[in-house]
Amino acid sequence: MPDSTPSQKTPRVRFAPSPTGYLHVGSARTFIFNWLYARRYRGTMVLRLDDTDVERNSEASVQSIFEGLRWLDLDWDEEYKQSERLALHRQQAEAIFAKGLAYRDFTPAHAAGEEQSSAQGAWLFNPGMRELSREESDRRAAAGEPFALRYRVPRGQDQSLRFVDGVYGEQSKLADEVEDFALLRSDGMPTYHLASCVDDADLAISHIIRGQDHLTNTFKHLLIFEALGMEPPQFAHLPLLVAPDGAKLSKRKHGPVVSVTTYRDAGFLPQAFINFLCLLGWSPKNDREFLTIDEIVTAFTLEGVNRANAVVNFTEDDPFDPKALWLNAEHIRALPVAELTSLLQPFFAAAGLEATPEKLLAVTPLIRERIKLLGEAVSAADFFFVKELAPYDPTELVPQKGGDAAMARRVLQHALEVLATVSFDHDSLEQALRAAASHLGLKAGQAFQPIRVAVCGRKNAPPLFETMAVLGREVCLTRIGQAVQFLA
RNA sequence: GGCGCUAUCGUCUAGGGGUUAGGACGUGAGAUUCUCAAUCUUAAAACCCGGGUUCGAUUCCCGGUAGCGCUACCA
Repeated sequence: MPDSTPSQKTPRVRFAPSPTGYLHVGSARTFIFNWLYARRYRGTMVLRLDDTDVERNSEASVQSIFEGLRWLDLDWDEEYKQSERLALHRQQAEAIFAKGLAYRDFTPAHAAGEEQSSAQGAWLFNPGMRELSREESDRRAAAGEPFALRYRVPRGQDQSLRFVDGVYGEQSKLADEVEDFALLRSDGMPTYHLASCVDDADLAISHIIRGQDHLTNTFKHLLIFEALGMEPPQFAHLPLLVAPDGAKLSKRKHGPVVSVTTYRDAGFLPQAFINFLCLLGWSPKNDREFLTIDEIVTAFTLEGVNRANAVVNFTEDDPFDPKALWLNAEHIRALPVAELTSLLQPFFAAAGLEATPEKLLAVTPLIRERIKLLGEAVSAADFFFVKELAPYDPTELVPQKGGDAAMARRVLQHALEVLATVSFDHDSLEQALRAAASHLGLKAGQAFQPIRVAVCGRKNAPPLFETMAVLGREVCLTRIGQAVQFLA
């Protein structure tokens, strides 16, 4: 049984990104699943920066990871930096070596494994190094010859390594199929495998929830925990997020669509983004898709995690999965108007539009059902905030069915008269404009289009009366007057 | 190449020895409406292939195929 009953003790999980770029959607999802597990079972969430790769790590990357996590608005309880724990890693490597479970490999880096190939099993270790006597090994080390420290994986004993994965179930592999992997590089730095396991052991991590790309690495990790004399934690691997072509999502191949900041900047709500990511590879199994964070926390279990990779369905034209968009629209509609308004504010500011909070508060209800992304609010509502309407095609003032320019002009001129005196609230406007339409012998749809285009500068817009009420008499009269000119 | 993992509509998924194989997104049609959106109705759309086990397999087993992962002194 995969661990449905996560032990009596409170779980400790960790998210351990290596800071080599911006926060990737796949990493974000891994963080989220760990966080959900921790919150669901009232455990501890540990954030550990796995920054042992000095070459590729950067402080900028650390910052952008924090930035992404902050946006997601998910917290963690403890924080560590792997690079500050170097001494422990080396000390443990030394201990493993002292136990005879590892050996020094003096083969120069890169010299080995040049040709992939060949003789079965040859790849398992660099010939000669495993059998080096302790004396010769010590002598060469003392002489300053650089070496990597490799795990001495048991050979020819038919030993089978096994564990029960929280998602994938029973897993096993022959030790003979595992290569003598490195623990320490020739520069003395720990490898990922070593540092990660030593830290997981030292930080008492109880559940390692990570991407499926580590499933096979787990056998090595089992060996390391054993060498450390520690009970291994529970493992649970998550199916990977892949591109429509099936390839693992990568920054290099797929560009900004894999960065969480892309979602943020386009106007995703963090709760919608999390909702979407959760549904990729996990299901509450009750046909519900729109979920709040709290609902996800209560519904979350490892049993609900699927085993097949999930496609993020983006295209060249649209970087966002249609389902992500739909969920975002749903979450936008679920937001209280005041809250949505303040989230919208920065998008208008960025577009250089002067949207006062009061006015935006009035506009928000008119567009909230019409946008899938916060960023779309600007193009949906810009005409509320500009002094001069952007130029539009005057023929749009003429209703497509059964209308001509003369008729449109008649409508607008009559509207001008009516609007001069009517009170500018929804009900009065509706009453007056409907009366105007029938006065001219027109159907509402025909009569309203010229007015809508005149006032909004486009055919598709929020409902007319509400819109005009927000715009106010002065602006409406001016714009309708201009439209009459256009038709002249 | 070796080893490991996976395989249900276009996509995300539910299900599971006997079902009309369910839901959602997207798509088509229609309804409603002052346009758009929203909403409602409706349609098309799937169990990778081959063997076995079985009265009966999409479901269990084996093989194949395909995809993905690991196979670094990257993480």
